[in-house]
Parts: sequence; structure tokens; C-alpha cells
Amino acid sequence: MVTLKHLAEQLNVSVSTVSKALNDSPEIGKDTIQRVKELAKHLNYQPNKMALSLKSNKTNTLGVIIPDVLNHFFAKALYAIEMEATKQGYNIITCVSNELLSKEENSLQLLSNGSVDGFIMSIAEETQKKNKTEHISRVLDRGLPMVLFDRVCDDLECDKVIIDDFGAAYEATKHLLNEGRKHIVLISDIEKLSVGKLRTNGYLKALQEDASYKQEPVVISVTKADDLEEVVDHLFDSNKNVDGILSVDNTSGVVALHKALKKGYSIPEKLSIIGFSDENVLVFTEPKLSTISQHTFDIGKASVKLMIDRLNQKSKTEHVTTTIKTKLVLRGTTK
Amino acid sequence: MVTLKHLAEQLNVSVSTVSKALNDSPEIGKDTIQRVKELAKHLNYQPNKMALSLKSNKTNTLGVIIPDVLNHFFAKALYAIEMEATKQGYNIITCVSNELLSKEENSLQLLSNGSVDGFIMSIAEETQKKNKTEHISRVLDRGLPMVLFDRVCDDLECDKVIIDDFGAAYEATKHLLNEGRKHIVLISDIEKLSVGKLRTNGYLKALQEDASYKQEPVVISVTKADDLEEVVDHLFDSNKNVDGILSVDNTSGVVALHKALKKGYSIPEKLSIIGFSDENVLVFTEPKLSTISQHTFDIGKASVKLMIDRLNQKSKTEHVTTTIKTKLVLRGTTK
DNA sequence: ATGAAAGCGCTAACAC
DNA sequence: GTGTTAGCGCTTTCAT
Repeated sequence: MVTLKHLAEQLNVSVSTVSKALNDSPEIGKDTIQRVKELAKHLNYQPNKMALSLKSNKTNTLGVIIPDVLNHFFAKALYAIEMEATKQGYNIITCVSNELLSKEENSLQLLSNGSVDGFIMSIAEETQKKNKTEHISRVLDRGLPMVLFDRVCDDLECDKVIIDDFGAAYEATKHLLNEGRKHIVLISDIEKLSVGKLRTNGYLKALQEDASYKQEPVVISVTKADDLEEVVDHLFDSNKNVDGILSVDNTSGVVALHKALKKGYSIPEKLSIIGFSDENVLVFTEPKLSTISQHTFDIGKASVKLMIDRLNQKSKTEHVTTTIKTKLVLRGTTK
Repeated sequence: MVTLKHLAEQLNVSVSTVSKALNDSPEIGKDTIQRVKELAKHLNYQPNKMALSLKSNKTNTLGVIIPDVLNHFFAKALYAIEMEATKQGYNIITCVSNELLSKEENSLQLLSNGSVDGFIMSIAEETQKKNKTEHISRVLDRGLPMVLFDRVCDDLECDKVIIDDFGAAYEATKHLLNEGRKHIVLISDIEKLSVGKLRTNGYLKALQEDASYKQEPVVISVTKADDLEEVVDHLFDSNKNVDGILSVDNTSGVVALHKALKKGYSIPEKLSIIGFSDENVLVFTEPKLSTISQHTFDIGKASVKLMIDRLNQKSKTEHVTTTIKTKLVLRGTTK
């Protein structure tokens, strides 16, 4: 690795002269600057990142902790975060909590030693279930900024990026109601998560507000351990006259569509389906699934922006929560 | 941030004493060690990562560059890499090349300044098409080790993790032949990639070796710009008597299955389909898609192991190529 | 216009 | 058993 010292020796000047020259200091003569820069380029000199960080106490690196890369939502958020961070001159260190509290604690702990300037994170399922926040507060107390996205925690004082989960589910349910649906079932594999509960509440609220809707709400909660296909099969068996399905997670909408078609439901004539899925599943559906689009890319991007803003201001300002708009995109599975 | 200096001042000893005590040096008295460790724990002391790295010239961080996080194969590889790296005490800095040569060059350049101890990477599509390798050689020349996985380049002298792409496709084609299939079509959206070419060659070889197979091979190459569903529709229109489909990429097998069912093919009686897809798509298929399992998790894990081995040995040994076994998993879309 | 020296936080060879 | 010192690569204040 080429260092300032090497350049200095070769040019018979001091290290500090080289440093200043490379930083275009007005103290240094034009010709010297020229000579230094030429050699630096020629030798492909790169300022050592660690030395820079040690000196400046800034790493230009963000810690990103997501619950699951195999979940397309988080993969896309990660993608957006990486894009935007790169654009802003930041690297990202990625950790996957695997929905586990212990891994989340561990990652936070390990990266809080000057490895990163701040964290962008979405809370693990286990953490939300157990409602643990000390490991996060500890980070905050150390003065490391944190942006929470999607799965947040109201008790924590930090910047957040969310969508209007309640409103999105409410609106989707309203749409089904307006289609004249009389037996709308909600299916969710995220009932234990903050976002899942909000979405369910949106669904319940919409039904409740509709005086002409007589049916009891039906919430089908699937866990990771369950066989999703079996649960969906059972849904159709035990709700013979279902005419609307709202899936508030990534995959169950697609599965419901497949199963419904197989059972001979005519879609969307007899049955409407709306999912929370990403566009990536559309290629696997026919008719195309109507979805609530979360604008995942915007969520990731906004998280980085919030973080950079926070890092760039010395004075502690109020924490902000950005809400990304969702959009109900009607396709082939709704009227 | 708590430093050795803080501890030293509070305890009225020197910084080096504190350092040695925390590292259990035999030079230091038992009681001193005790006192130091207690205070360190109490103050939640964490050794500064940057100082450590600067001193030791090791970062305990790996640079991971993948072409596309939204591709489930790479997401899973990333997951495995993160898991194994964490297990071995390494962090990973993730960059997404987005299949672009320029981003790949950029990431490599930016992280070659002492940010990472080595790189684990899979080559971008554009890079493979243009057959550029200078940016990679430059990294290698600097003495930074690199492990290439999946999409490798034969000209580069470094460790590699691959699967037997040729053999896997060959074996799958053989299976279709043994089923008595007489009109087997290959579909691929990765014809431009090293792995795609190898798989196609495996298919061609198997057909060629079978004297009783009279049909000309049919290779349908899809690009990102094409509408996959349209191409698949066209496949069935222009190959009326197709009775076997080998999809060598992630998604086209699933799409082919859906389209075939819609067109009324009885599967697997009249038509067999084998995909290279990950298990994650199975929930969307009925009957379940038969696939070539790539053991993606093992690929990621092996990459990290190779890297750590390389980092742990001073002497330059021969570069090694690890081949991960694939497995043909027969499910509902084959006889 | 250039250089010497200090210091970021840490380790380790070398005193005492 | 503990302290002093130098040095990792860099920036920056303060001399010259």
C-alpha cells in the first residue's frame, strides 16, 4: 500500500507537504502540488481509510441491519439503501438479524465500536414480540444516530420511515366493500409485527364503518411454522362464500390466487384478491394480482437521506418520522 | 466513546498497563487486571475498531460485491456469506454492481484503500459480456485476495467457487431423454453469462450423444428487455410438439409451467419441466417444479471459508477452485 | 512555501 | 509489575 511517506521520500519533501499538496492547500506552491499529484496518480495512491477515520472520527460507513434478506421487501430496501448510500459517498456494512433478538443485539454491539457512523435498521420479529428495546437505546445513548424503517418502535426516540399501514389496509378493504363484497377475509403471516397489527386494524375499521356489512371479520393468521398452502386450502374450505381476500403480507396473496383458481373460483367476478406483494411476483400470476404498492425503493432511499441529514447537523433537532405514500394498484384480481 | 486513556486516568495507571491488562498479559498483576477489567466493563469500554485496524493492518471486514440483490440466488448467497462471515468474526461491506461494469470498478476501487481484507464477488453481466478484467487484476496486484463465485473468469488467478453448470444441465437433459422426451427446448435468460453458456453446452452435449434423438436442439434466449411471458407464449406456439423444457435460469421454469397449464398441457404426462430455480418459488407452483438445486447456501459458505483460509496463511499457495455439488430434485413436473 | 511535531486509539518492544 | 516510547497513516497547528 502506497502511503504519504512513500510519496514524500520519492519527492524529497516532507509528509505534511505531500498531504497539503494533495488537499490543494494554498500554502503549497503550484509546481509542488503538480509534482505531488502526478506521482500520486502514477503510483495509484489511495488515502488509507482507517487512518482517515481514526483522525476524523468519521467512518463514512452506515450499519444496515435487516431481519431477512430472502424477504423480497427487505432485499429491495437494502438495494435502495445501498444505491443511495453509494451516491452520497457512504459504504454500508450489512447484517442480517434473521428475525432474532440475539443477533440484533450482537450486530449492534459489534458495530458500535467506531465501525459505523450510524444505523439503519428494521426490527426483528423476536424483538418486536418480546418488546425489547434496551439494546437499541444503548446505541442511541452512545450518541450513534439510528433510522428505523418499516418495523419501528414507538417508544424509541429516533428518526423513522414508515408507510401508513393502517390507511393502506383500510383503503384496500374499502375498495373491496365498494365492489359489493360481503364476505372479506384477511390473511396475514405478520400478525405479530407492528405493521401487521396496523394493517389488520385498518381492515377491521373499514368493515366496522360499513353498516351494511353483516359478516364477522375473519382474520387468518399464519406463522412461519405453518404450511401456508394448507392454511389457504383450509380458508376456502371453512369460508365457502368468501368473495374478497386481503393479504397483508408478501406471499399469501399469490398463493390464495393460485388455490382459488384451482378450486374454480372465477376471478374477479366471484372473488377479489388484493395483496401487499412486490411487483416481482406478478410474472407468476394470471390474472395479475392487484396489490398495495409500498414503494419500497423510496423507503430505503428516505432512510438514507434521514440518516445523512442527521449526520450533517451538529445541533440535536427533533426526530422526524417520514411516511411514504402507498398506492392501491388495481389489476386483474379486482373488479 | 470510552478509550484506554480514560480508563488509565481513572485508575491512575498508564495506558499500556490498561492495554496489557485487558489482553491478559502475564506481565500484569492479577489484581490490576481485575481492577482494569471491572472498570472497562462498567464503562462499557469497546476497543476502537479503526485504531485496531490501523495498527494491525487488518480490518476483519470482507468486501462483498454482487450483481443484483433482487435475484434470489444472490440474495441467498449474500445471506450465507453474512452468516459465515459473522461466525468467523468478520463483517461484510456489501456493494451491488447492478450488473454494471462501472459500478463494479467503482466499488472495487473505493474499497481497496484499506477498508477490507479481501473481496468475495460474482461478476456483473456487463463485465462478462465485455470480458473486462483489468479492474479485478488491479485489486489482485495490490495483494488483496479475491474469491470469485458462480460467475467467474477463467483468466483470473484467484480462488473460485462454482457449480458444475455443464454437468448439471447435462444430467437434467439426460433425465428428460430417459423419460422418452423427443422434443426438448432449453430456455435461458442468461445466455450471455459464463454459467449460462456452460449450461447450454451441457444440454447440447446430452442431445448430441443420444443417437435416437432426431430433433434439432432449440435454445430460446431471453434478455432482460424481453417480455418473458410473451417469449414463453411464443415458445409453445412455435414448438407445438414440445414435450420437455429445461429452464436454466431462476424464473422462466415457473412461467413456463404456468403457461403450459393454461394451454392445457398435462404435466408431467405430456410435458416435463425442469428449472434451475430456488426452492422459494415452489409455493407458487402446482404441481411442484422439479429443479436442479444449486445449494446456494453452500456456495456462499464455501466462498467465505476459502477467503478466510487465504487470509490466514502467509505463504502464497496455489489458488483453488471449489466445485459445489448440484442435485437434480424430481418433483411434480417430471415423470 | 515548507517542515516539525502532536495526536487520533491502540499495541508492543524496551526500559526500569 | 508497570511505565515510556515509538509507530500504524493521516491532518493540522505552529514554527521557520
